[in-house]
This record gives sequence, structure tokens and C-alpha cells, in this order.
Amino acid sequence: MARTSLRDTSNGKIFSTANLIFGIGQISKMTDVSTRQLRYWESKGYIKPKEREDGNTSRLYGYDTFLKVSGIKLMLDEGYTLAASVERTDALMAEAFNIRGFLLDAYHGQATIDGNTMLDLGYFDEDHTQRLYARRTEDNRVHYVVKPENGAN
DNA sequence: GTTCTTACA
DNA sequence: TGTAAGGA
Repeated sequence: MARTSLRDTSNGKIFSTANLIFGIGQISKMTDVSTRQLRYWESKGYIKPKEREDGNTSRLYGYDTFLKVSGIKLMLDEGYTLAASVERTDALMAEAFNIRGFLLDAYHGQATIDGNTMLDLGYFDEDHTQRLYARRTEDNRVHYVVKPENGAN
């Protein structure tokens, strides 16, 4: 039995948001964006309800749409136009997902080094003789450590 | 009670 | 974009 890895969080296993589905009323209350606005944004192609095969015509939105609406609303409140808010939110979400994917691939587990819990970021060199570790300090700065793979310093 | 479309202010 | 109408 394979150990559950963080990668499983992005392919629909644990911590999945696949079943997090909301109606237009829920999204409206969660984001403080009116149902009128949500339907209007849909007409402009900014958001899209989930496809549904049953005959029901009421809109259902996924977690991703909730995040997008939240972002757009935030930008809107900061004074950006709707179009600009959508553009900026799309860019931010793309960055966020890129970062998440990168981290999932870079993370190789935890290790205790000199009494500190650090992230094992895998091999540091092409020859695979050293590993890179990182941790955040108390003031949220990132501290890196490179150690020989065999542990013999 | 909630959501949908259409229409008007 | 809010609100109202008339249905589903």
C-alpha cells in the first residue's frame, strides 16, 4: 500500500473539492455578489455554471467558481472595472495554481535538521549527492540548507 | 422558499 | 444593476 502523498490532494483524492457544489443563492451569500450580477457575469462569459445532465435548469457552481467570484468581488471593491477585475483574478488564480503544482512536485517530505523541522526539497545537484532543505524562520524568512545525501557531513 | 427569464427604471 | 412579474 503506497503512502498517501501531497500529490493526492490535487488529483481528486483527499482534500478534494470536487463535491463542493453551490447554488446561485449560496455563492451570492458567500461572496456578497448579487444573483443578478452572477447571471450578468455569466452572460459576459466570465463565469460558467457546471454542466448538468438532469433536466434541472438551476445553476450549480464548483469551488473554483467560488474562488473566482470572490477574487472578482475583491478587485471590484478596490475600484477596478469588472473587465479588469476578471483579468487580474484570472492571472492571480493561474499563479496560485502554478505555485501549488510546483510545491507539490518540489516537496519530498519533512526532515529534522539541527533540531529544526525542514521541508525536504529533493536532490540539489544533478549527481544526486546533496539534498536541499528549507524552513521558514520565526519572522517568516526562508532559510535553506544543503546536506550530503548520505547524511555524513 | 428558491431560481429562471424577460423587461423596465 | 436593482426590482418586479409570472412560471416552474
